[in-house]
Amino acid sequence: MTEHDNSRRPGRWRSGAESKQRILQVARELFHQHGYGSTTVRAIATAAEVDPAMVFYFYGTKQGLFSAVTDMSGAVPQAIESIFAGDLATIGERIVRTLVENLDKSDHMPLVTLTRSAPTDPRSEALLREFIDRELTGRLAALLGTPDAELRAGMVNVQILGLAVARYIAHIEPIASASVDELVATFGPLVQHCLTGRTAPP
Amino acid sequence: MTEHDNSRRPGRWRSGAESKQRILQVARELFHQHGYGSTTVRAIATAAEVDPAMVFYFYGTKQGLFSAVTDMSGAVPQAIESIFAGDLATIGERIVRTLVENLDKSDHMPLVTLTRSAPTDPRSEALLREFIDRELTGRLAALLGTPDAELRAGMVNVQILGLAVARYIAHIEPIASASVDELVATFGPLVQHCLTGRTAPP
DNA sequence: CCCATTCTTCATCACCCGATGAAGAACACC
DNA sequence: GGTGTTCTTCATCGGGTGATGAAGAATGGG
Repeated sequence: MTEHDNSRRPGRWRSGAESKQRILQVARELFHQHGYGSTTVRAIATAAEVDPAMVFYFYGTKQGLFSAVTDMSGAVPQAIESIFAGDLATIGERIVRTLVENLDKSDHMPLVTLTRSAPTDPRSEALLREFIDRELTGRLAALLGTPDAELRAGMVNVQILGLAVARYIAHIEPIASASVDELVATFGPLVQHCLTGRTAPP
Repeated sequence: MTEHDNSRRPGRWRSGAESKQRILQVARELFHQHGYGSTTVRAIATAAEVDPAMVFYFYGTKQGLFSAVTDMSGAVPQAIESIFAGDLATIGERIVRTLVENLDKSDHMPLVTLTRSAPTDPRSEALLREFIDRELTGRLAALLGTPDAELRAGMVNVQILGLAVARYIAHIEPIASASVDELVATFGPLVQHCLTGRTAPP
């Protein structure tokens, strides 16, 4: 038997799309865990059992890979859509439940990845801000229609960001270990109050 | 006139304590703006008009300098003390006012620096969590004394983190541009409600 | 069967990082 | 006025970074 190591020799050995997909998957996890700046292309390549050069072959630059990871054209809008579909009187619970459920199940949600990268990466900060403005503040304000709608939407954003940071980044107890239902029961009414409750006069 | 450049020659030319202080000041601003990982010792040295080696001469390591920057033995406990000094019925407003006023005035508060570094630096994450647990959750829970005190304190932490991230890191409108009084009027009652309002039964 | 395309590896580039060590200049003290 | 301590500069080390280019191997179409 001629002992030639097929696995460590140049040339085709996988479908290409498979490698590209594997890189994307690993990149999602690592960017999610450590943020943009603290994740190296080499670490992604190693974890994906791939040569670092392949990352650039498929995605051009590190930023290109990050853009692919944080692309929100997938299932994200669908989840958001379901929030605005139901009754306004129970939208608070729906916001909290949708947020926490989506962020809990898949450990590579673009929103958390962006939130983790935003503090040190201006590009991520801009992306995060634009996403929140467009998909949350804008739609919530339009839904309410009242003059103080923008402020109310801002209050909800504070709840969402605080919840995400406390649970997924800083791991503050008892928020980090609470169940989805507990969080919904606790923060659902609070968010609801921000949107439809009475607030202080100007 | 013998043209010898005094400013670029080795040897004493400042008091030492002055240089050490200047480095600390610049480090505060840069760590605050970019977080631990994205701030380089060289950048600090350049901004402080000092040789990079001096940073290590005075502070040993980059981490040592960061520890000096995020040291909370200064005026921070005093501000926190004033929160717990007053009436329980108005503690919500006091929390928000103290938080925002302190974070607004000096652009190098350790709390924001830690919050910005936490997502990518495990050490900062631990420090932030310990600070919140010790100075906020613990004291708030002790103040309330009720069985659900921990959860209520956790809700306040979410408000604080959300407010800090929305206003100082992600710059979400209209939170980022709101005045101190507006924020107090908006979030004071909300925080108050988290602590002393009625919540959902278990 | 040949050849162009696609995937893969390797070597390497230029740059930046944190950190160290030596040596020189100004100061404080005696 | 010598002497030792303190502050400062410079050169450099080892290592990691993103990115590039060339060349080799499998594949598929003619």
